[in-house]
Amino acid sequence: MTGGSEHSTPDRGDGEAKIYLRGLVGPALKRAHHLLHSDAGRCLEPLGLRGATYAALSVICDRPDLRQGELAEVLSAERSNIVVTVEALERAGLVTRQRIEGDRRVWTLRATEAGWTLCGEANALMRAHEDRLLTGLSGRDRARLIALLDRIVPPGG
Amino acid sequence: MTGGSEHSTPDRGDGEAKIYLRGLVGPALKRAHHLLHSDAGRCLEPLGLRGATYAALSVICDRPDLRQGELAEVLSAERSNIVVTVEALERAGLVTRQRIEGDRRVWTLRATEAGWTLCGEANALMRAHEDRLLTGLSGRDRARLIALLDRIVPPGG
DNA sequence: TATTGTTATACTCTATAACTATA
DNA sequence: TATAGTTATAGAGTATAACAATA
Repeated sequence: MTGGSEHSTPDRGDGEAKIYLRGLVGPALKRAHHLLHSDAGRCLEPLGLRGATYAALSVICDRPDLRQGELAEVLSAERSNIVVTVEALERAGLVTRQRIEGDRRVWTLRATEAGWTLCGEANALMRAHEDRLLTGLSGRDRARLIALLDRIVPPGG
Repeated sequence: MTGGSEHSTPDRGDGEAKIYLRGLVGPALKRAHHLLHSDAGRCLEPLGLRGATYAALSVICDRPDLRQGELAEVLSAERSNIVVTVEALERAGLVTRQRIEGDRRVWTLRATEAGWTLCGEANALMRAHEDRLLTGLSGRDRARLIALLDRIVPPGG
């Protein structure tokens, strides 16, 4: 329990920051995402990657021969935005695109050896990055956090 | 539970989505934030508010007479970006700015009656919005989630 | 007619630097 | 010189619509 006291009326003049939009998940989520995202970008920069390219490369390594459309769906991104991400990865020699038989509209994606290698380095960097920012959270805490986040579903789902 | 098995080597060809960047908090955070943020924006639109203006208005209602710089700090935003947010709120007649005695550089912020009213409506909309998206999470789950998120601290802190 | 990928574009959010007016 | 606020601008990230090739 320890529960409720679900006041709707704000108690003015609290003075303490941090509890600015109490009860709402959104602001806490925004703040945490902002912290992790900006730092992740700085960490990936030396590898020539950004958040979007790293995420895409990681998915492509995990699921060889997936289509661009599938990649967009997994990343919750628009197909049109995936195009430029994949192009960047291809230009860097990290992934290749293949035609498949039976449907000449689709491209499938596969990581190159260089792609696998760089993805491994990036994974290590990302783990170190999160270890640094998430010192307050144990491994179990992080697993709980991810589990809670993954239970958030789209409006029409 | 369903616990650990903290493999570092990816098991290829899993086929299931959702588990794309395993173990990392960042991607789960980004996905959740993206879901909530975009929907929150749509919800606030009818009130003429956006995420940034709503957050600022809410803080100003909570802490009357705070300075713009303090507002920026609470919102983890740049002072330069706070300016346009406050201007929008002022133009809409939701907040006013006052000089203080002793330091003519600073402005303090206060919500108008209209500001208080609109903030109340926005709070209700935001609660409904989160109730809709967070059906998978009980009140205790949300409190746990917020507590976990708030334990994430900046790199140099 | 619907779908995959593509192009171009616009909009939001955030970051940076230079400026003013006060202190 | 330092600080509070301001201006202008650039850069990400994301969204939308129109299009070509194929189904």
